[in-house]
Amino acid sequence: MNSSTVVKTSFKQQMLKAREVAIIQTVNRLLAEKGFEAMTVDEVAAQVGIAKASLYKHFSSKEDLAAAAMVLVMRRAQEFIQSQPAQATPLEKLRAVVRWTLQVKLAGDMPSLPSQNSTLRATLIANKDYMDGLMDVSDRLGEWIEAAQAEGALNPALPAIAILYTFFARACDPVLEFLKMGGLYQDEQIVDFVLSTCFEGLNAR
Amino acid sequence: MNSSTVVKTSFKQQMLKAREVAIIQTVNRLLAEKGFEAMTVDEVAAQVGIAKASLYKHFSSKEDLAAAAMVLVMRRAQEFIQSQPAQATPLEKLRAVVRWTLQVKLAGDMPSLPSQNSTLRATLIANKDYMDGLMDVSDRLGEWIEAAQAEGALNPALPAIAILYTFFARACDPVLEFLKMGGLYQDEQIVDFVLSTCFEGLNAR
DNA sequence: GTCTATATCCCGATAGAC
DNA sequence: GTCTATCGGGATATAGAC
Repeated sequence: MNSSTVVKTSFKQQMLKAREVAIIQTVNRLLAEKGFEAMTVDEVAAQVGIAKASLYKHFSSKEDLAAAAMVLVMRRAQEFIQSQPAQATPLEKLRAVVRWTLQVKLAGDMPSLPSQNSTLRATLIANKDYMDGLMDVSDRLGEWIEAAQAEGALNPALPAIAILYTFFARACDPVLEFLKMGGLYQDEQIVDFVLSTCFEGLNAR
Repeated sequence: MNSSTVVKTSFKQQMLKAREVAIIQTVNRLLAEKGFEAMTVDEVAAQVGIAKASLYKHFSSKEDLAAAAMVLVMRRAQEFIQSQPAQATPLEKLRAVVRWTLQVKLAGDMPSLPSQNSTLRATLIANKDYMDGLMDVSDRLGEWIEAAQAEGALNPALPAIAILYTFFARACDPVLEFLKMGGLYQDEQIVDFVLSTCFEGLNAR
């Protein structure tokens, strides 16, 4: 194999990789916009600009397609979590992560899972990359939650798992889109409102 | 028309009405369990115990079927709201309504709408009974919210509409099913946790 | 009004030429 | 690997007998 062949192959692979990235981005946006069930493979192919059959050369099923998008978003969450400054308090880090989640959702880049048991669930649970990411995120947030509770920053009367789930639920909070549809508030205001209701609650202080 | 005919007709109508109630209850449960898209008309017919074609004599489409269930749940919400004692404070009434919502959802009787713009949305918006109920619920809760803010019970820095949406969102809060799946807590505890995070927030006080 | 049987359509997935 | 054309399954909705 000469050098020319190597370069050619690498270039080809780069093109393929770029196309896959484009596919995943499209899937990500469509998942965020209409959910897994309502998204059609024809739609994905049309928006990417390739034939449907070509999609199936990259991903073997609609579930795999969605799983790839979920893996990407999970990896992004991991990266954001790891980028938190060490000197920040656990509560500050948790607030930053929730804020990031709300911003991604409001920007239309947070894929939404099917409400309940669907074929996608099984695919995701069987996906090592996704599950590893989910475990890692849960572990890191779980540590911060317990630390924040120990130092009296988060309510110690709540189980840590309930707090963790409450954070996860912000990734599919319909309040964001409701407020955005109303058109009365800027995105940053909306994020601040939801962040406030999440941590400070609705009661006056 | 003699009296016998009248009785017979009335009885027939009662039977039909009873069957429609059975249909709506089945639809309600299925909507809560798997959502509008995943629910099939064949499934509804099978669980009610009649042929699919018979369903279409009562309701002209799958959307109408779901809308009937939504109208019923909205009317139940109206009734619960109206049953609140006059001497209770606005905050107490709001807490009671949110608690009721969480309990209905946890019991598997809260139909869940499609995440976003679907054919069901248009049907619901065109449905006078549903929209009237929604407006009435919004108006009554809105008054209580503003009263609670005025007397310093709810955070006055939040727009009343954001608080209202936050209440509505509890009807599809995934935290409830997450915690229920874990099996560690009783239903009443789960409701208390979510109620606490909703009003008191996650921060320590 | 209720049934069985069927029309019609949509969507995920594949065949096969290039 | 990409395309056009198509299969096969499943879902909504309807026809027509009783």
